Amino acid sequence: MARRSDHSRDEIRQMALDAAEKIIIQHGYKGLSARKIATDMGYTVGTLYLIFKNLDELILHLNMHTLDALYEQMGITVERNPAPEKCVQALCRAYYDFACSNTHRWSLMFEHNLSEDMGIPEWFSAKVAYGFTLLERVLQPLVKEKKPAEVCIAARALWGGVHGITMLAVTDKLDVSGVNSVTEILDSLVENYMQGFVSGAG
Amino acid sequence: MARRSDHSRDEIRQMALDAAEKIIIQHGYKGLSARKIATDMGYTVGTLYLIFKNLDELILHLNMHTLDALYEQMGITVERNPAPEKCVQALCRAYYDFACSNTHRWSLMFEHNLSEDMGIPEWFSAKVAYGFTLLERVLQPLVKEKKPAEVCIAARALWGGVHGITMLAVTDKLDVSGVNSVTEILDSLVENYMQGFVSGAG
DNA sequence: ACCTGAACACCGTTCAAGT
DNA sequence: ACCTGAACACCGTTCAAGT
Repeated sequence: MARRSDHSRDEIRQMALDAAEKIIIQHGYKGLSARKIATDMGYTVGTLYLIFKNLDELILHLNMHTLDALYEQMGITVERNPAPEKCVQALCRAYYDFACSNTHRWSLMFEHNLSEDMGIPEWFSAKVAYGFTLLERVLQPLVKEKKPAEVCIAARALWGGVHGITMLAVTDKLDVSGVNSVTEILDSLVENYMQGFVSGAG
Repeated sequence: MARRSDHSRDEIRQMALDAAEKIIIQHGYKGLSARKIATDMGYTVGTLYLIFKNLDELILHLNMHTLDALYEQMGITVERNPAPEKCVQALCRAYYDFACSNTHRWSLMFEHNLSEDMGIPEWFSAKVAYGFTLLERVLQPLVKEKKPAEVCIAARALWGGVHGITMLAVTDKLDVSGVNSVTEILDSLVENYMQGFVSGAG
């Protein structure tokens, strides 16, 4: 049993996040509980509430960490694909791949609908917005004549689309009973959208 | 307090589903519990487990009812839009509108990730598949030269896309901080995808 | 000051016991 | 046969009390 002053506040905080992440990866959202996190850390439940306002706040931080991991993958994908046309498709596939390889962590970002009273904090929204920015930077060179506002819409349309297909695929609701693989569907969305977008009237 | 034989098994079943739906509409997934459903019906918790295997099964039936309501709206949309081009867009908007007007019921279909041991039952998958069929029937006349397999992929790409944008919008993760309305983003997806799809090589 | 552990108000699910 | 209600094993969250 951990004694007082064994760990600093920051250490406890990190231990909690690490324990929670471990549980999520292994057992998913439903397997997570404050008591399990505490046990895993070697502390009591009460201690968690000295560090975090509630479980929602802890999960929010977990999700931010997941977003960082996702963005890192996306960053690598951008570097590896200097040609913008290929890069858009690669980014979309990277998103799907990330969701498949990190299902529980990725799912947590969407399963966790924070309680109505506590809206999404600004710093989290900012992190989400950064993802769109990443895509916008790849899209803009492809349609130099278009205004940033149009690219902004395109990034959201495309990203939302990829997200939806990924979500349905991961939760087994895409009805891919035939020969179609999810990748085929993803590529169809990206290719056809991009064709329409690039050739479309400004 | 309800006494034995006051209601038939089917009546109790319907009372449970009605009570649950009422709670969901008012308070969402987090506000739902077996005890609340039972209280609302005027029965004891135990009674619920004479009718349903568990809460997951009850929710599955609720979701089927929601799907029916959604398909009814989609059916009306198809009837009102005989021109296929317009119809695709109208259907996608109808999906978004349904999600906005029935947020809690619609959310339940995706918040509720049934426990791993109990996979999605066949009769539910069949209902989901029907939604894709509806869209396929509208898409096919637009690309008469294309094979059904391609239309099948297109339906999933488009529908998944619309679903993703809707989901992100409803849960406030689309970052529509600028002037862009969600409808603009939806239309961008549909228009550009369809342009690419219709003009694309078979 | 730091942490505990018991308490409160909830859960889903089961099942012996009542009518 | 139908339904109850108490029990079991869990929750998130709080806070007086200990060291």
